[in-house]
Amino acid sequence: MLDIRYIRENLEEVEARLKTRGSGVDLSGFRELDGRRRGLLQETETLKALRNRVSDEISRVKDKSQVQGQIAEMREVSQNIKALDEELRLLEEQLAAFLLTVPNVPSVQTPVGATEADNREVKRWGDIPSYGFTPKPHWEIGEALDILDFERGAKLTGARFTLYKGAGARLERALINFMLDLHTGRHNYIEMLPPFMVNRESMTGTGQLPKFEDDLFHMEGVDYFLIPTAEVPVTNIHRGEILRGKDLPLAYTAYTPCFRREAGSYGKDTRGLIRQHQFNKVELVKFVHPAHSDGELESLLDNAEEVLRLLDLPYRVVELCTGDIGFSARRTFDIEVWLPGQNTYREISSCSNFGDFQARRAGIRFREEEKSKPEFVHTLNGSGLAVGRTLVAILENCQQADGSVLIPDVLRPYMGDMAKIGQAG
RNA sequence: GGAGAGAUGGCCGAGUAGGUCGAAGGCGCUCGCCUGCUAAGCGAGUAUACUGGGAAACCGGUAUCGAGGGUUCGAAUCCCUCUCUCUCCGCCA
Repeated sequence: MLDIRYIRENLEEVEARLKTRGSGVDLSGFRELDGRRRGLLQETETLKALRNRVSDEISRVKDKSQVQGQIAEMREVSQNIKALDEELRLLEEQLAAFLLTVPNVPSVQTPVGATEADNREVKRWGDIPSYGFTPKPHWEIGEALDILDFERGAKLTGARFTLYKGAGARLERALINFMLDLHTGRHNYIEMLPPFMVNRESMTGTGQLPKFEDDLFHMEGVDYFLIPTAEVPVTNIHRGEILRGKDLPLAYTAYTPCFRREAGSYGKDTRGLIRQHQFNKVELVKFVHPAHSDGELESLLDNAEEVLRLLDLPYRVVELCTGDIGFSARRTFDIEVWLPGQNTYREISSCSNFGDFQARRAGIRFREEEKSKPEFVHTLNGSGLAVGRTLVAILENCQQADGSVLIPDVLRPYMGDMAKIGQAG
């Protein structure tokens, strides 16, 4: 959510910068709504001040028969207040509902562009391997090795669900542990294991609601949602809190499954593990001092990249343009891993700086000093990494001519020293 | 799922025949004093949001005692609904 006063004072600029997102946000109604709200507020508060004063006078008179006039008068004032308050409540509801649908203002550093074609590649790492054979896509590898069972996944649940089996299941678990150990042990994140369902407030705090309810799985009987990313529960850990400046930055990592409806992606990535309704992810989340959020984004990005470097998987980093960044983000870098089976780079992590956008929605503040007044923190998060897609990258990059898959060195301790996944016997 | 108890400021904890309660007291914290050091002691201060004025320091108004609604001139205190926590029973990994 944007600062209402900031919008009020910089209406043209805000509108112009939001326009670079490509989504038509119309702020024309804002000024009028905001003006009416403040006028009404003045009016009702003046009446309340009067009522408070007179009620106080009434309380000091023992013989109430002497103040029947005032009491009658105040009865009328109270009725007016009630009517004005109701009007005000409706206005504020409208204003809040509107503000919750306005996306974040992109950073001035975010490249301006309309689509992902305008994203800016900022680096490449690793050599793209060449093979003496035609590299297969992971779904073929996984089925041939009998470690991924797409048909039974579909039988158990439906499309976009997969059953992992044997070494496949173990590899997924190994990746989760490897990533968590790396981020907690070397990068100093604190591990969290949050609920996988959250309430409406949490979803609103990080920006999934109210606009993107169609992307979420909702429970029947209770107003809870399956989390689409650990960003939601982990960022909301400090919702409504005032943190101490000296505790910042706070860095958390969490493994969770993620659940997404993938509405509107029919026919996209229908084969394999790339786009699932349920997938595993290790997430990185930071709460930082506003002055440091750009630098913290760089280090968070580097922490995520480190996973791929240790696994020796080639990747590139892309900075998303204004037309491609998410609703809540002001700046985003995607990490894309090379997939030889599909001869392309695919997103495996998305690292964003949200500025104070989520902090304002979720009420996450800090005090610089014990006595200074609370300010909103900046929140950041990024995948570190998407586990299923990392498994995909390993299958495709580490495949051998004989159909087996070599396990990256760093994962072997997590795999009972297994060096490769071979043909099922 | 059944029965009961509770939710007050950073924390603990008063306050229930409605007004003098934004809220006693204690702890913590900040600043100052005192003290050979430490501890103790003394004094002052110590919520947030919105809003009006002001260049600012700051001053004024309103709201907030789990959330929402009601009664009343006036609600932390009375009534209703909801949420959460705790205890006991049942069920259960």
